Amino acid sequence: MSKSEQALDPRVRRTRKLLKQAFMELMQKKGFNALTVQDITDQAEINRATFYAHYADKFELHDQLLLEWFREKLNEYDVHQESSFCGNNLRNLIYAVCDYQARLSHGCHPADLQYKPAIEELIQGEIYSIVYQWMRQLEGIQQAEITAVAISWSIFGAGLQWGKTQTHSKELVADTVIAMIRDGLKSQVTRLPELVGSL
Amino acid sequence: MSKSEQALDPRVRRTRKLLKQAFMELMQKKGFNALTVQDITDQAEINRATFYAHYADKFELHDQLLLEWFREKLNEYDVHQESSFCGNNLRNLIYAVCDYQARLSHGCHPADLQYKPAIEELIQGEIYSIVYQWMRQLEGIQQAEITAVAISWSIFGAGLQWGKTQTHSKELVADTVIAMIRDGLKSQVTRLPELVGSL
DNA sequence: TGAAATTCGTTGTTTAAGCAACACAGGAGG
DNA sequence: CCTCCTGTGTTGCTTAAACAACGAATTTCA
Repeated sequence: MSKSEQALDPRVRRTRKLLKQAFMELMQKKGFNALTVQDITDQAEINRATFYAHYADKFELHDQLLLEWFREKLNEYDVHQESSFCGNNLRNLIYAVCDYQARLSHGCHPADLQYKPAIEELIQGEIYSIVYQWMRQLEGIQQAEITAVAISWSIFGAGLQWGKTQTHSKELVADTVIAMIRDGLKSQVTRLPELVGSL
Repeated sequence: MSKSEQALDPRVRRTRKLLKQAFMELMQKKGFNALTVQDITDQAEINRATFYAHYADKFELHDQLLLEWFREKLNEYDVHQESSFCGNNLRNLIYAVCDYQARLSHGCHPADLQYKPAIEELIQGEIYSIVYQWMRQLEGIQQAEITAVAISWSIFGAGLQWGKTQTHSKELVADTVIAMIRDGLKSQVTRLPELVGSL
């Protein structure tokens, strides 16, 4: 549990927990479309007005929940912004993305796939944030922002693609993406030997 | 769910539900004695002051929970005060008492058997209330209160004894107690035939 | 289409839960 | 003996959730 969650008023934690739980149960049963705010608050036994004190609408709840799932996956693989840009961390980050995409592809109601693009933006942003923080700790990196964008999208895209079919192994995905990043970075880095050694 | 519970503020229902749940979990783990109010509220993630807004102490929570179990058993067997004094209802009442006692004897931490007497008073009172209401609908009953006390204690006692050992079947217990009630009532009833026929 | 019913998003007020602090009662151990 | 420590009930104040009500937007379906 993150620090911010821990410091929250217990009533707030309870309310959000119940709303998320109710949302997940109803997602399984009815899917996202055929689902009203009233349904969620009835199921959670929370007043409808209270819902709006926490979320603007059901879309926001949906997005927050999926972002939370992703962050949980990151924690499972010990992926943190404070870590360093090395092959092992990159690998774990890729695994987390893969696991997350697998859950999305399977656990969701078929009719709701149309909402995946909305959340993808958030997830890619999260990946970018991590990669960029990793890169900032390196010396001799040119155009760190743009490079981080490119790397984060490549990781996100690879995970997304893998989640759909899961034809090959996660390990192969990670190997390939890491190799590509290593080669791709050669043009951006001034002190090549030490960076490449870490990948 | 009873009418009174239904009408309660959802926050109250939530709080009590969480406290009861935490209490049950800690009962399994530590037993009643080695268990503080602080423990319960920590486990339930409820403020300690809020505990005292609902229960005087852990004893009251304990009693209410056990009474609730018994009432659930009564509902399972469709035993209600509004029903009539007949053999079938008596039988179900006896079954409910037996099931309840069995749960008490088994599900409880060994060190806590000392607290059983406290709750027994409540349970017997509950049985009395039902039996007395049943009897009030009958005509020609003398000394209904005293008779109801005797009957309720006999049912309670038989169930208590059975719960400890469970040597014979619930059916046998019910047959025996009902037969005893039928014979015992002969001295209290003016219109014997119709009453005995219902037993 | 048009009327009825839902759902939405918001508001003001009431009520319950959180929280910190208090005095007090036992128990353990120096 | 006294002190430290933990658990107990209780209090005043703050904050979040319940609730009823509203106009507006949507959906339903006759």
